[in-house]
Amino acid sequence: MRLHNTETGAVQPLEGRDGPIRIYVCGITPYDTTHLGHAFTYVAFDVLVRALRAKAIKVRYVQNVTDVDDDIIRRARELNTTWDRLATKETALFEADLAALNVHAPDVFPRASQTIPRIIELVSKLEAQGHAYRSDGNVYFRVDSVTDYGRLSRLSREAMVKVSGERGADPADPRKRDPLDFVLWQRSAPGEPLWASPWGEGRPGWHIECSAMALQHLGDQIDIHGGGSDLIFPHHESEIAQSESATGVRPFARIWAHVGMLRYRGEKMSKSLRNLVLVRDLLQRYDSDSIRVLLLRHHYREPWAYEEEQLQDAQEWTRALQQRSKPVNAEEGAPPPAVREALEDDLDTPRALDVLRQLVEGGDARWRATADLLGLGLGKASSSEMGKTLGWPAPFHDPSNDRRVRPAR
RNA sequence: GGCGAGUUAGCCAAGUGGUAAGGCAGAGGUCUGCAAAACCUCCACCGCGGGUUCGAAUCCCGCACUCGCCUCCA
Repeated sequence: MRLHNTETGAVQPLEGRDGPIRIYVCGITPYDTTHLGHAFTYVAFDVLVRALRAKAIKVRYVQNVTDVDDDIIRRARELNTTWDRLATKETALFEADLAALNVHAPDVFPRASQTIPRIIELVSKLEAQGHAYRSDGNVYFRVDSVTDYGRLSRLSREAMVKVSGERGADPADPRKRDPLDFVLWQRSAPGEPLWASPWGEGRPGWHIECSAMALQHLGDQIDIHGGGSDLIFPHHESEIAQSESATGVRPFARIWAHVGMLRYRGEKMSKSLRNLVLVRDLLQRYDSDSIRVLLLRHHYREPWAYEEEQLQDAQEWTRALQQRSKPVNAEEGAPPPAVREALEDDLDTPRALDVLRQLVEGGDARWRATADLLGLGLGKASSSEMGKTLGWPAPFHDPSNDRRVRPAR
């Protein structure tokens, strides 16, 4: 398997070390899910994992939920509910949507609110190492304590400051020593969730939760770190700084895999812009195969603009394939080399779809194994394959985690 | 400022060195009392300029233009 690595700009081989492939994909902030852009990202990594497992490569796939976050708190207030209720509900919807799209569950599906002890441990370590400092009840990461902050996004310090300014951030926050320093732990405002910590009652900042969960579940180095390309800066840049500072192991991720952004009506599809095409709504009118085909027709790194015509087109294509596909008795045969080569070439799903079409049209029984590799049912009755998707683990009932949230109102 | 994707017919789009898939739209035809549907046929100087090669949409160099992302965000 060869994948494009954002950090080096090159397509690199994934294999070359022992043990399971460790994959961490940045998950959702559960307050307004699941739009087609989310689906694009998680379907892409679903196919990646399927392709690796089809080669008998062991994979450990972790996908997190960032459920402690400014937006969730704000939205919960708007909806007159609590942040954790909202997060639990939206996460369940997300799981149901992905299961409907035949996306296999990750092996571990942790959420930030249940990783607080780990987060505190990590922040303490960074503070002890001199990578972090306290200021007015908050703890900040000291960006100039690392030499190469900006190496993932390839931005100079000047550029990062400039971009931040243009984006309306406050580089002049007097509590920060450097405009680029970012919050690791913050004092909770009244009504916000809070946990006891060495710095007083507070909550984690954005970025640190992902480092904590990745290190906890995958160790000091991971093989593939994925997510939307909008996360490159500052989120993943900051994860690198935190993780490598804490562990001394670099690179934190051997390959950074970023998925292109989906646009709709001239703008990036985004919760804040409210220009969402929800998977839930599409599933009312289209079958999941058609939606998957639409997504797989686009290479994961390609930014593209959604139009409903494309989905209609994908549906016609999918129906034609379903009609022409001859039933296959068992799960016979492995996918042909052409499919595996396409997927191993930086996950070229458009090419793999074309091979699938040729197999079906040629009456080649290997079409079934190929469709499975791409997560397409193609008329298969609700059988074992579809049953596998029901395995999304409920992430929120682990009593071993010491959650010390106080009634927040 | 950086990074990324892209530029192929009216539109979408495949193509990974051997004289351009497919879909939509359009034109003509078969069929039909008429129409629809279905089926058949037709419709491309591959952004520009160099280079490599027997041969380039495809490889190399340069240029132009479009779009996207960059401390809410998959």
